Amino acid sequence: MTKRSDCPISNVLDHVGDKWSLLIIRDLMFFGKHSYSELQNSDEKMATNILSSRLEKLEKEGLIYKQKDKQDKRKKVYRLTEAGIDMLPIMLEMIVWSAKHAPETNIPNQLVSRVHTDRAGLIQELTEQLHQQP
Amino acid sequence: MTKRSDCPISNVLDHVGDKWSLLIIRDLMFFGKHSYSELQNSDEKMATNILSSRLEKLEKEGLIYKQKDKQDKRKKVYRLTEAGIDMLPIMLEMIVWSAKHAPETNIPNQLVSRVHTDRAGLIQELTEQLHQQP
DNA sequence: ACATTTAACTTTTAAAATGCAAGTTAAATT
DNA sequence: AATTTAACTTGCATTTTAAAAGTTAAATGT
Repeated sequence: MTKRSDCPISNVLDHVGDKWSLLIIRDLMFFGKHSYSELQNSDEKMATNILSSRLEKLEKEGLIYKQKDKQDKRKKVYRLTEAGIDMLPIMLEMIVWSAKHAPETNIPNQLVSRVHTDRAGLIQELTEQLHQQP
Repeated sequence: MTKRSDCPISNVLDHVGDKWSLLIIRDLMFFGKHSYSELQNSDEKMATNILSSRLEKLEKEGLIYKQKDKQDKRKKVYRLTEAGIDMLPIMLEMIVWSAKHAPETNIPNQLVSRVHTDRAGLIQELTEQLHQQP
């Protein structure tokens, strides 16, 4: 997506304003997925060509990076960059929104409680974890 | 967009996971826009048929509602519902993300500072303002 | 060693969404 | 009465998405 304006919100949407990009980030962020096939097996079942093009775009934009797997040379390992990790607060607020307005979804209630009682601590903790995933 | 899974993040994207919906919410939320023609005149210049279909979708999903303007009977007034207003924290975190990772965008620096120093107060204040817009 | 499976894609083609320009209708203004 | 404004709708070309099948290299099983 090419830059549409100088608005900071529009800018975020230029990176992840589609139906799939944030689901990739979600899987890297919360579900410990790191390979193409793991990413493809989400509940939402994204088509492989879309996954491929989104990974390429997210990498080009600096939200994720990939490396070769040392053990299995067929595999590639996808991880969040710092810019990708910094999407965490946005993701948390989306979960909070759904906890209130779509409670029939699978809300991680402990996480939501902790967002309310110890937001800064939670974000720091999760951010550190994500940085440490080698 | 039809429901793709029971994931709370996927759920939010089913509502606003496209390039335009959150820009409409932004304009209603931060820029005091309330009419079709005002919404059409954003920097991003969305096509009128897209604006029309997004307004319809957002209304059907309960994020906005419309009423007739009392003074000018040609006009319709669009406003955020509570569910729409509750997107505020997501929007703020997007601005915070761009403040860090896309500082060349038009960052509202006072707002960003206040997010860091008095997040709860800021959200409460802005939320009240949005509720009061009659 | 050979056959099968797995991982990460690419290609093809049909369907759907988007973008642009022009047109419509009712109400307000000149 | 004529023009302008607001809120759309329509038609059509272009782009994007989705579904299915195919490709290549590396690993695994026999």
